[in-house]
Amino acid sequence: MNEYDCLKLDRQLCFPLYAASKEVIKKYKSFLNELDITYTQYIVMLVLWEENNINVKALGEKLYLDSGTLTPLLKTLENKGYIKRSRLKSDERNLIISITNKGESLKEKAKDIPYKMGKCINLEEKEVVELYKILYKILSQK
Amino acid sequence: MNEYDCLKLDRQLCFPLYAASKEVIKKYKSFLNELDITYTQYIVMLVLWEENNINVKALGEKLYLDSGTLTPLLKTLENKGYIKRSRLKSDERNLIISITNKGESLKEKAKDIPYKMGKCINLEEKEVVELYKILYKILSQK
DNA sequence: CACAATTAAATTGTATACAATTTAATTTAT
DNA sequence: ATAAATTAAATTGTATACAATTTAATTGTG
Repeated sequence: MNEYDCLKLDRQLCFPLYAASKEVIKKYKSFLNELDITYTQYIVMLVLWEENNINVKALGEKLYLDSGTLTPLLKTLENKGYIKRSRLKSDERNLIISITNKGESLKEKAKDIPYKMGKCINLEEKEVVELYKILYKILSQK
Repeated sequence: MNEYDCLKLDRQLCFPLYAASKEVIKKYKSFLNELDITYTQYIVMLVLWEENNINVKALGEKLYLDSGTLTPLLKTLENKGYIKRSRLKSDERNLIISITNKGESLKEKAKDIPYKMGKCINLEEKEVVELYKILYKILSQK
């Protein structure tokens, strides 16, 4: 035991959080490849399926992403035909993101993904609940 | 309740995992700025402080990173003077990473970071233990 | 009204991530 | 012994992330 033991990798909480997040996202890839979208594009679509016609700022707040990430990503999703980007008439600073028919129909293809992913991550129901609770506790401390 | 409810953002486990990981890393930034390293460079140094003279493959296995990420990052750390990159004489395919004196002395500056970070993330001791356990359970399912 | 302050996106620059491929060194199998 | 297979890094190409700055639109204030 010395004063540097706290620097051991397996003593850090940040590291398994970082690594597990990446590993879980990697597992999504095989399912998302079929929809021709990336993980970040997928979570953008998750928001839009729930709340259409949202501006970039609100989207970024929900997803913890800024315009530097979202601007190019939303252009990509528009090029793929899943969304439409248009300025809000009453305040042109706002870019409004809306789903196209193609984007709406993607929902049908996506709806099995959560179930498939659930089978990939082998956790007890109790662990899922606990993990969820702790992660949102961290997120609430912004 | 409909068949698409499973696609709601707040029903996903992946999302808080992804978001919390990024938020935690963001909190590290203020501490790591003082050492002039990024989060990924920091976890590389964590490994090297524990195990000097490690090759890129072993480093990547510990950190869940591949050579595509590590190669440029290790060049950066070498340019900063914290590590040295050299080929293993007995098998030149291996690039061996070793710490310089400057890299070793960085450990002194880093040793308070885990404590400082702990104060940033407000979790009960029980929650920390539980989170840690669940995350490593996910990681063990590679 | 006019101009400063604010706001929302976009842009710029730097640093990951990772799949897929390539290169170079070493090992295996014939 | 030598060609084929394997292995470790490096490279290439694409896609995030995010801090910091810029641009353009709108709002607040004297």
